[in-house]
Amino acid sequence: MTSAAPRSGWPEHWRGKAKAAPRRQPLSRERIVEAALRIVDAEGMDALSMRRVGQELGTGAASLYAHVGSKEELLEQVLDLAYAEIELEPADPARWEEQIKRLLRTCREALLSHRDLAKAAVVANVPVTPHAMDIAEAMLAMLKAGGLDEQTAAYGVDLLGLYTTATAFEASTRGGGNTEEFTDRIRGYFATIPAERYPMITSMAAALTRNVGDERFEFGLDILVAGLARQTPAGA
Amino acid sequence: MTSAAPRSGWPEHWRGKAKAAPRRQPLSRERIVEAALRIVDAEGMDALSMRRVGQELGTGAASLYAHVGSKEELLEQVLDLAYAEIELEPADPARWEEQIKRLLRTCREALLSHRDLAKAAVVANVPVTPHAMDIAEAMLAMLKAGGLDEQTAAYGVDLLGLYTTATAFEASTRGGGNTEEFTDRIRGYFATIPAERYPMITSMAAALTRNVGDERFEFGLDILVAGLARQTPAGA
DNA sequence: TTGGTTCAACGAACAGTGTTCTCCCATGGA
DNA sequence: TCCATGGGAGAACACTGTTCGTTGAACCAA
Repeated sequence: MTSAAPRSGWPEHWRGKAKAAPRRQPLSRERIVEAALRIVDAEGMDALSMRRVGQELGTGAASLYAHVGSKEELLEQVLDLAYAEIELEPADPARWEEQIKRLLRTCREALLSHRDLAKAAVVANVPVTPHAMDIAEAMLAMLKAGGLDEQTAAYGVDLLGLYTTATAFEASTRGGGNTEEFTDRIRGYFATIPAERYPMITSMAAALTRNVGDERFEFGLDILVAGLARQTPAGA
Repeated sequence: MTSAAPRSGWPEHWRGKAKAAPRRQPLSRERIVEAALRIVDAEGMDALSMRRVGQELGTGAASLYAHVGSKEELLEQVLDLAYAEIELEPADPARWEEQIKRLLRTCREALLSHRDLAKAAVVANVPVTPHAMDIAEAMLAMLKAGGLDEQTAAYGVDLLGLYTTATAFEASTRGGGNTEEFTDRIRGYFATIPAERYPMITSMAAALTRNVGDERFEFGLDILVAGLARQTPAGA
């Protein structure tokens, strides 16, 4: 503990109380959120504890509570920081379907690029942070540009967001280690279960465990967007 | 602590070591899983700790590990016990769409009838327990009865299961307290955000927060099942 | 230059968590 | 009757999020 980076408390006593090294930086809410995201990137969500964040900033866990309120709130902010990377484009009625697909792919990639950050997204409440709402706003604009009525657009943005975060979470937990190894383990398990009780599962083991790129994600995305598009009178 | 139900250790000393009260029952894996589900029903998932389960059975947490392996495995078993309530019917090609919708509604209700048990379902791995696989087997049979090809059926069962558990989880966390109160709080928040940055959200606040029965769930269910049905040549 | 006020920072502690170690002892087989 | 097997269970370990009380430094009025 004492072998770590010099803490405040004794060095300024030698250095003559100079403000040359004022504990590096004054510990703001922004710095805490950035440090948390850094930890998620490097070690994953399971390693993200308040003590670990404190350690990353050269302090303890208690010091964080002057800026963040709770761990849940911190996770919300970390998620919002990840969402901030996503660049949004204005809705174009001519190509709204491909546009919203592109947006959701970007959201998925933003989540997956931060290890298993999607875990925070599934457990999070209704998104109320600025950038999360920017995304929802953009999605609503695209859906309305597609001619969907208000209620369909409202349900649709919920549905699409749910799908994206849930599948990203699934992909991040599966792909945590080697994906091949995980798939092989499931396939091996399917080979041991009784075929007379599970004829479908055993015979379709290959299709069930198929895992090539984002094909699975694209499959659901196509169904959802096409289904929403069909809700409009023009698309029927 | 000592005011709770009498523990083993002192009563048999008075009762003369008779095997009349051999600690009530010999603590099996089944009894542990049942006790855990009882706790979830009464107090919710957050209250479900290994110590709490031990207490429910008049013992400690350590004693459970001779039967269950880990908490994760226990949750898997609890989930499977809830799934066991679901009764399955053989696939009927004539009405497979309504049949699979019925099944998914039943799954949703089974989860929601046990407080926020759906939390265990979202975080759980690919279902490998007997009753969960029975359901997957039944769904696969229905999808194939609908004429879907293998890969579409395989992706479909995954997609439908994901949707059902994710929405059940959402509903259980939202409806944990008073649903009206939650909706009003969100609506109140939407009234405070800047309308110039979020014109869609603010203008569509009513549609976004609409929450009448299972309308939201049915909306997504319709889109998904119809979308899967359209993947077949016959439905196009 | 004082004196006082304010508040972030922080160590310690609290009440938990899942899990493991290590005994104890009742039971079943020899 | 004796012993070995193995489940039951207390204590402990290494954590977790959060709160409490104190400290110390910066600021502002006199």
